[in-house]
Amino acid sequence: MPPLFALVDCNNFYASCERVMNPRLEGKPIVVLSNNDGCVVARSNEAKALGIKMGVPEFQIRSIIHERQVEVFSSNYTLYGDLSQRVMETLEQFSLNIEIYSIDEAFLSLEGFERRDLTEYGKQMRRTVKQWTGIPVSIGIAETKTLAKIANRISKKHLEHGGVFDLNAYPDRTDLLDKIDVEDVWGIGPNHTRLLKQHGIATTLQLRDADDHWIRKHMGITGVRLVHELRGQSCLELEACPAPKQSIACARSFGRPVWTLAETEEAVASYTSRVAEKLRSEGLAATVLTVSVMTNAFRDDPQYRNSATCTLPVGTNLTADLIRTALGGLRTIFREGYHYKKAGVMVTGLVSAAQVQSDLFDHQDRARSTRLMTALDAINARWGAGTLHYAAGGIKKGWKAQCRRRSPAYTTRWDELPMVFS
DNA sequence: TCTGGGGTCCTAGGACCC
DNA sequence: TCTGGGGTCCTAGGACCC
Repeated sequence: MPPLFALVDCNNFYASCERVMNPRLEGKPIVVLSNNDGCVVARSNEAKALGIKMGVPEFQIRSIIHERQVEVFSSNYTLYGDLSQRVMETLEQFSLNIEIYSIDEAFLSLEGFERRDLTEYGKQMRRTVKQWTGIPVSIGIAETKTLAKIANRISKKHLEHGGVFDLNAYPDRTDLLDKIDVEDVWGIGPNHTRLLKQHGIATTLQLRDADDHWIRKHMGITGVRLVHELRGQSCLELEACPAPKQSIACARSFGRPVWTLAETEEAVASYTSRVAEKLRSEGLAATVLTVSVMTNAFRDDPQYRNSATCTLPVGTNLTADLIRTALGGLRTIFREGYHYKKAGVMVTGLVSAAQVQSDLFDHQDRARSTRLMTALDAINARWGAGTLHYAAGGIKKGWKAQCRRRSPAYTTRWDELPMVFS
């Protein structure tokens, strides 16, 4: 049986999450900001209508925010993650084969459902998700993932379809694809858009009918797959079980410029702790660690960026091991005299924590250290992230990003539960 | 003054080996 | 002037996604 996909995408996800928890926001323009309250990462329809673009820095739209009384939020990933999980669990009612593609999107296999009225089935999904979670979603249905993305886009753009668009109902898509700009295709970014337009390929229809050899030469194997998908030939399978992670990272901008080694060390130690926590929660250990620092590219100051990659003698997820390694790496790249804006820590060469090879020269009592980490993680899970942390991460944390407009962790912390007064 | 973060996959080119 | 060839592995960087 040929494949059949539904792409379910939450509308303006972060903005919708804020609204679910705070109905006063119904009908109002909402924007959600990135870390450090830097850029716009989500907008309600009302905010889009005011011309606020995705990714713009907050300081550039301050006057609109003020004049149009836009509701502004720092991002609250604890809340979004929790609501995302509820949406995904709801979708699992509708297909046994589901790929959670991102925090706000999932592909469902509809193979075996061909004889149903798929549009009606989609509408039922939408109603259920809305009723159980409060989150509005849009659904696109087609025989390849790339076409399902396009169908989803149509469902969002043309409200008369009621939030569900089934491309199967249109065996001849010529007119539909002709109206979609090539840059709106999944997998076509700014660089390929420029390249394609230079060669007279401006619409999705033109891309679909482009020459395979030319595509192979200029866009690689990924480009060929993409074009075949547009033709209705499925090349990207549903990936129901997520592949094991290959890297884990934590990189943050500072709340203000940092120029001392001591403060940079605090930040790096703190980011490393976060990476170590993620490693443990995934049951992984790392064999390679990369630490990086950079200055602010938007400023006229002298620029510097560098990174150091360190190999760990034994795969580890112990915070102390990783901090020691990261700080060692940092000292080899840190240069005095620059205003640093950002630092990052990434681990790769990930192995299962259960089968870490022990080193002949490794005299640490790993079992004991692992028990310490388990206790630390449990305390932080119970009392909130950061309750217990390594002194290397610093106490004052003057470099830390500011998130002044964070909404409460309504659904994951008892002390931040929403209150209802009657 | 203020400009995000966390990932994946692919490719080209160098190192190395026989 | 001419200076092997083919394979593998690794890494850095590009492009893209949400």
